[in-house]
Amino acid sequence: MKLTVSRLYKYRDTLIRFRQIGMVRVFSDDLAEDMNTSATQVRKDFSLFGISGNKKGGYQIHRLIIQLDRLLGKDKTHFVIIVGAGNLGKALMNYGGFEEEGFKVVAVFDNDPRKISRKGKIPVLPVQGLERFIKARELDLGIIAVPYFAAQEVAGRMTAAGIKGILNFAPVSLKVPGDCFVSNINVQLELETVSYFAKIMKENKKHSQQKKAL
Amino acid sequence: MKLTVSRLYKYRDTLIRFRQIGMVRVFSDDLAEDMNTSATQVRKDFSLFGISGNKKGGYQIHRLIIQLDRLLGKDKTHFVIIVGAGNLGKALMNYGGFEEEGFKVVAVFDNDPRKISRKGKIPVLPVQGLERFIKARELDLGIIAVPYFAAQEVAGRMTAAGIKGILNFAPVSLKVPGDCFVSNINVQLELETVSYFAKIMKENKKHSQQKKAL
DNA sequence: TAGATTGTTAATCGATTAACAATC
DNA sequence: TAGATTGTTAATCGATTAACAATC
Repeated sequence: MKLTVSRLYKYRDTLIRFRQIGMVRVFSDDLAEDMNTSATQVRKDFSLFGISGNKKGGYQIHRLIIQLDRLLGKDKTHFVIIVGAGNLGKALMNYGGFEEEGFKVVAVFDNDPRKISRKGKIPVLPVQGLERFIKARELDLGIIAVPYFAAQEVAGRMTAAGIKGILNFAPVSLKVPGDCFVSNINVQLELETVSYFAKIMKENKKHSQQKKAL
Repeated sequence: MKLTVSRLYKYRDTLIRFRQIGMVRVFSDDLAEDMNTSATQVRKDFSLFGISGNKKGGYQIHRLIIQLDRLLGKDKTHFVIIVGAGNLGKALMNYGGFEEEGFKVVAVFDNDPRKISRKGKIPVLPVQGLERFIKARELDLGIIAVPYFAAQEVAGRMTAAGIKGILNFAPVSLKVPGDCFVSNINVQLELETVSYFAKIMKENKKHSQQKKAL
């Protein structure tokens, strides 16, 4: 399910690019090609979410985007808080891409008094007020950008206050209640994984060269 | 396979934390609990990579770390280049975590002459010299931190010059030869996915409350 | 020894892919 | 109409989990 949903967001992305260059309709095959997947996968994903096209004429891009927008909640603004105003937290706070895509960072929290500031476009507040803030605004989404040893505590406080979705940048596996969804981004780990498979690729090459030499 | 490998890196992480607090041996169960997985999964992963413990006494942490280090290439320094010196590229360049974990960013490339600088600890070079640099140093690993419309071109040049593993931050699906491994990080997409499931979580709650009310 | 733990084989689960009927 | 494309059902694949024999 998670994979299907994230593909739906990607289809939407692709469709918006297609629309920008003047396209009006697409076939499942066009989407598949752009996204390195199969036409069957595309149709399967759509069918799972009740999206249908025309037996011959494919899908109307504009209409499809509207359907996906509603399905994926892209027709609303989503409010987010970030906990942690270190390098990463600040980078995320200043990243313009969120706003463009319908996310509004309403506040950042930190436990370092020197980082607190109510002046900027996005306030940086003391983490003590976290729960109160979340409850008062009925927020659902939180981003964790604190060191690994603080992440579980932050997650616990977030969920206790009603957060239902967490994007976690700390390299630990968070324990959260069943009514909260967590997604992890671990840059370090991704780079490690890439380096592992890069090594494999090199070794394979060597082997096939050895084979050739025989 | 990818999933297993990335779990191995996580086991290593956990083991290092365990060792720091003075632990000497672990059972598959301890690792599983810390990582939110099952003991069977842990043993299966190990067995897949020929790692074995003691029928009764579990695994020796120190020895296990050494084995994982060799298996995962953590016993060597890996050299990396970054293409794109925008916000993200700069953040990655200044991120200390890589060096700690055995990755050394040897250069950053950009096509904006104003960003070029050979003075800093890590030089920022004109992207024209990319292929030459990769070939001269026989580099395997590249990070793509350029806008989406430039990513495919960069990937093509990287792979043509011999790069075997790419960590891609651009929100597009890269087409690369079969002897190059790509891993994608798409912060925007992850946040979208989280927001989708957060909504589901809220709706489920509403439903169960409705049920209760009956 | 009895109990606990590993390592592996078999079963299950979920996701992707193949096949194909429906139809524009 | 014939050919192309969708939507769905069945088959396959890969990963996780359950079961359990081996053994410390």
